[in-house]
Amino acid sequence: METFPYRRVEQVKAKVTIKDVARRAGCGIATASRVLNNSGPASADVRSRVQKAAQDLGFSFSALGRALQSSRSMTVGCLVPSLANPVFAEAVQGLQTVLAGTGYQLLIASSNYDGAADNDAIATLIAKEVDGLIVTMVAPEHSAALALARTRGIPVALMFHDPVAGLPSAHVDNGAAAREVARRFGDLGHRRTAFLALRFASSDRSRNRYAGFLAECRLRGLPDPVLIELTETEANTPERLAQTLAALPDLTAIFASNDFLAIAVQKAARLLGWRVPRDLSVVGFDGIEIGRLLDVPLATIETEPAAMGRQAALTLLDLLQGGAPVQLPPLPFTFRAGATLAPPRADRRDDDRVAPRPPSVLSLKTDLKQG
Amino acid sequence: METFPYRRVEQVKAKVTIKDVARRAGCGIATASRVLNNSGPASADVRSRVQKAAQDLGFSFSALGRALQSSRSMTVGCLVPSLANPVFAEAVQGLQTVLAGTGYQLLIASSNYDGAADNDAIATLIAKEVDGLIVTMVAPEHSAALALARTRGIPVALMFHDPVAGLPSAHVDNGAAAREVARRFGDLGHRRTAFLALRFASSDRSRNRYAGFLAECRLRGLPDPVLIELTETEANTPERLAQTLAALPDLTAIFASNDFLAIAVQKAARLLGWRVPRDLSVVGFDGIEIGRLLDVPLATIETEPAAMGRQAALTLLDLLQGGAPVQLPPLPFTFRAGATLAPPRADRRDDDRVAPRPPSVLSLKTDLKQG
DNA sequence: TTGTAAGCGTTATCAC
DNA sequence: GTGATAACGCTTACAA
Repeated sequence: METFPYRRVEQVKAKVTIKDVARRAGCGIATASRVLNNSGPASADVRSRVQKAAQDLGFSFSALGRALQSSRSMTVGCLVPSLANPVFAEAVQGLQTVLAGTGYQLLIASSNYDGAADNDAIATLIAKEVDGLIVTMVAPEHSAALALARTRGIPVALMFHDPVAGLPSAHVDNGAAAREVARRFGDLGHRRTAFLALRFASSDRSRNRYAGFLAECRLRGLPDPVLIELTETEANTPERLAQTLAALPDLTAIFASNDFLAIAVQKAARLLGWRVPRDLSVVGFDGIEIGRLLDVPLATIETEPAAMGRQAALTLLDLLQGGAPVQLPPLPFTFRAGATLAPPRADRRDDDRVAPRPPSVLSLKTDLKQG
Repeated sequence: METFPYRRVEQVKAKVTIKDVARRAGCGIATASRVLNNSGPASADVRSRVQKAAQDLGFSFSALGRALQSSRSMTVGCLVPSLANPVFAEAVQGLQTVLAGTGYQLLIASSNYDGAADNDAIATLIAKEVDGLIVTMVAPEHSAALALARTRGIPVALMFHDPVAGLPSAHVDNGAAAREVARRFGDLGHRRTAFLALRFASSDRSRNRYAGFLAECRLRGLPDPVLIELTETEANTPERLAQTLAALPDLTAIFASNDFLAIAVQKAARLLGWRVPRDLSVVGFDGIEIGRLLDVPLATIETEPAAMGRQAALTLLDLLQGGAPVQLPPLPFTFRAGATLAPPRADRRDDDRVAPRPPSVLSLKTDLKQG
């Protein structure tokens, strides 16, 4: 534990304001402002004196002073559930790429998927006087803070959500994507399927995916998919996940609400001695890059989170310039074929008499949660 | 492209300031401030009137006004190369978890690994009057903007960098970790090794890893590892990467500067018909979670980016409270054993007479870049 | 062409 | 207990 020698870096001057520049240039504050902003007349003489003074003093404007006077903070608030989820992180990076160069800075908050922290965070962002808000939260349609934002006239764009409450959203059509998966399953002859989600209660995305999946299954006269809602620990512990799967031996295909879950399912299946896709087909959601590189490339719905971010930023920018709220069409998704999806084994096609399954390699506990 | 019906949300009042509260409560501004902040005396009577007025008006403080007057913005600036890299994203999430509840907000910028954008971003953050800075950049020791921050007395903490220029940094000992990998390789009998990096020029982390790796190889009398610096496209195109690998057929082990590269290497090896680890051992860096779940779990140096973020935040918080800069010991890393590391094939142990390799399944172009 | 002054929303000082 | 008022750094009438 090393302590640095205390050395006071030569404090040129903690704060150098436009007043200092004016004084040094021997002119009024207004003149200095005009010169530095190129916002008004100034004699060549004073102009150069001001420039020099600013240079010498190492002056730079305080965005704070400016913001206060213009009541534009040139700051955009952004709330996402967590940056530890690469989908959101990439979206935020997408925001950055658009916002960079516009002069807007990103003030970031994350809620950790908590529907209360959620609201507080937005309130804080509003207090920071952000000019606009880009939001992914638990329940945008019920957020008091979001309502406050609208009251205050602060433009809001959503990300990932299907549009709600008249708020434009950069999103993919989760329901349509999920129906696509159901169709693929159905076409291959799968009947017993499941939908695997992590935070069903706090993610409308997950719910919309399930809804679409369910709807398409019903449309095709297939049995309702089993809804498996995992806890955090289940998702992170392949052994626990294996137990959960083992309790559902008649499944032939699983639709996971994101790619990480899909990969975890494969690990769990491996533990059970099941082979993917022979014994179990798996399809993910999101289309993370790594899925392609796997030994058994993951079948998944491919989306582009960065594009989501970019679209959200553009939407907000337009709002910020006084544009009327416009809902762009959902961003495209594509079904990425992979090696984790195949027809069910012949002996399992016939759904109602389920063939006995070979005993698993794991000796499983019996206190299994029924999915 | 749907346009929402134009409906002006009932603007209660775009801005309600403490002045409004005071007026409504029939008292002076100072009194209102004292009540709302609990920062001074006030009769029970006026106290309740103010509370009520604030309530009715939906008042909340403007952080801007406060910041201006107190010259503390309660904002921390953060610069990372890119949030699309989950390592940085997780670190930022780590910052958040610590900062949340302290009242500080995160102002985020990313440089896209650009050593100029880098500097501008920091300058912008300084202009925004951040109270402190948490930074991962190309060359902290040469950053003019970072020097400016010190001049201005703005506390700075680094992340990921080995400490430089007297700036405390939350980091792992990259050199030591790399030496550990060299040791593992050496102990297993590998002689011909390579180090694979993506942005060598702009990442001191990569350079430090290579330096450690090289040093330990020399210490053991092993040949210098080949330094392979990939372009972005090479890294993202398994076929291109395969070409690069094919040009180095006598390698038995590769140390990749991050786990994504390590996984990409495996994909490329597969394309060449090489088997991992039989024909080629691979070790990664970072320890991303997914590495565990792979069919062939990845051997890697496991680090905890979130912990890095947390430590950086704590360090900065201490600085913000007037503490002297303290360099904490580097965060721990562990070598995660995986199935991608094994001894070289017997026929390749003897280094100097390289056994001919079976022809690759790819017909490779010959314009290969020599690593 | 230039400078003075008001005002943006706060808080702190200081009389009352 | 209370309320003017100055100050924070800036821009912009407005007056000179």
